[in-house]
Amino acid sequence: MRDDERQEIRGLEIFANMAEPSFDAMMQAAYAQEFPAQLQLVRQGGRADFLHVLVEGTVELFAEWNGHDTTMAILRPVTSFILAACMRDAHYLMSARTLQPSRIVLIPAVDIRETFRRDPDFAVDAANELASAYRSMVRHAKSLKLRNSRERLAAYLLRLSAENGGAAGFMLPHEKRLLASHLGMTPESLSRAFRALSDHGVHIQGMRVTLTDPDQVRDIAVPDPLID
Amino acid sequence: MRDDERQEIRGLEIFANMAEPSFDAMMQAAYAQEFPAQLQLVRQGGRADFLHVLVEGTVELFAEWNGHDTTMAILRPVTSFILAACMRDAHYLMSARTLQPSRIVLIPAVDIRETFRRDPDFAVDAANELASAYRSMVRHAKSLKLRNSRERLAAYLLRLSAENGGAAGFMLPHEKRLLASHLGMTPESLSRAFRALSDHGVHIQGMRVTLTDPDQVRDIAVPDPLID
DNA sequence: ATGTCGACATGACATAAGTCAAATCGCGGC
DNA sequence: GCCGCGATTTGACTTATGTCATGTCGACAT
Repeated sequence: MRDDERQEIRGLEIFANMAEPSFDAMMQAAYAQEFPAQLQLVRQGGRADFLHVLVEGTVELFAEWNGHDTTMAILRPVTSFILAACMRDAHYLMSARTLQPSRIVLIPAVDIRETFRRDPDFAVDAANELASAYRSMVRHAKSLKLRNSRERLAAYLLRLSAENGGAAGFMLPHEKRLLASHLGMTPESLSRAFRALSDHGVHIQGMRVTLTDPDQVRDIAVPDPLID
Repeated sequence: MRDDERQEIRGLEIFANMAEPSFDAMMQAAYAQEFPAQLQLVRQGGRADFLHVLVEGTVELFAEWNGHDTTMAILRPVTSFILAACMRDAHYLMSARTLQPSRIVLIPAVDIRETFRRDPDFAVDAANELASAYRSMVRHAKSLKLRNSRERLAAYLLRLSAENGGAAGFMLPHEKRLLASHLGMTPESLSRAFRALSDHGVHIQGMRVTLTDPDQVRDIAVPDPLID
């Protein structure tokens, strides 16, 4: 594994506080790999043999049932994923695929569990990571159950704006059909939701979004720190 | 705290493997309390000062936004709840209220975090609990995004049947409007979903359900171990 | 410049689900 | 047994969202 990569991973919240020897031992059998776009990394139902750490690129977590699928999360570097299945040594509940060419570090699940027992600092950070993943899934579920599709889109746009330092104009980071799936609607509904928002402070042209009247968007989204 | 209660809590998966001194220390400042039905225990947005352990009764986790609310989970003894917020020392994302008169043990969050650092066996079990909570929220979200309301109801009935040892006849464990909210629909829609299923192997009379043709119900629910 | 392809938008329509109001049911208290 | 109230069901209707077909746009290769 490249050294800059090692450093990057070391900087991840989940690995930042552990003792150096623990980190070394854990990374012993780890290895990095390059994957092309649109490659399935993990199939739901499979066994969790490796903790994945996304170092470069983009990964989608999605779920399949009865012939169709839905996007559960979109991950950007640097993030670990499928920690829960590794900790429980269980079957994956979600599948994962690359959206862009990606570089991913694979750490054997047994080493994760071993290190968890040995290094309390790592245990604390890993638990925080799990708690954090849990909380983001709670937010996702709350958004789905409490808001309609126009409200979800409006809230999403405000989040994007905030991530861009509060800028009124920004680019959508993903194709719209992916966004639609993430927000729990069809591409057609997303398109109509955008049009519905065009009377309420949102201008969209291709991937470029401008919040012409953020207050109006806020009135629709009713943003809430406990969801967004 | 009563001794039988102490034993019951000790038997919880999350506390079963820890060393006796750790358990004693952790329970030092813990106390049990009785609550009447329909009492709000936790308000979303509040600070997580205590891990809650439900010893007797029923508790609902729900989320509120913009004047309405939705049921996120229904808990039966013996279960801990709001562990994630305690671990992260964060604000609650969900509210909690009793559905029946309940007995709940409260353990200071600081003691949970302290014990987590000191006792690796507890750390492992707590992480497993967090992972488990995460996974059940993933299942909840998957169900909402992938199935329609009739399918969700059918899957729920099959789960209930399985919990009753596979019996074809059983009672609904909660009022229907609560069930409706949990399944992500209105009470009226639930009522209609039941009626829709009456042509497909489900008989319902009040709270009593009979699966007259479980195979037909399965055809609708398409049960999946990765959701149900 | 032109053609091609995939993503996106739109229109027409079907279906699912929510809303509101009015019965009806069913249980606990008298 | 009867009453009263909340829970549930039902009907009529609206609205949200999905589906399918078709049209348009824009990036890119030729």
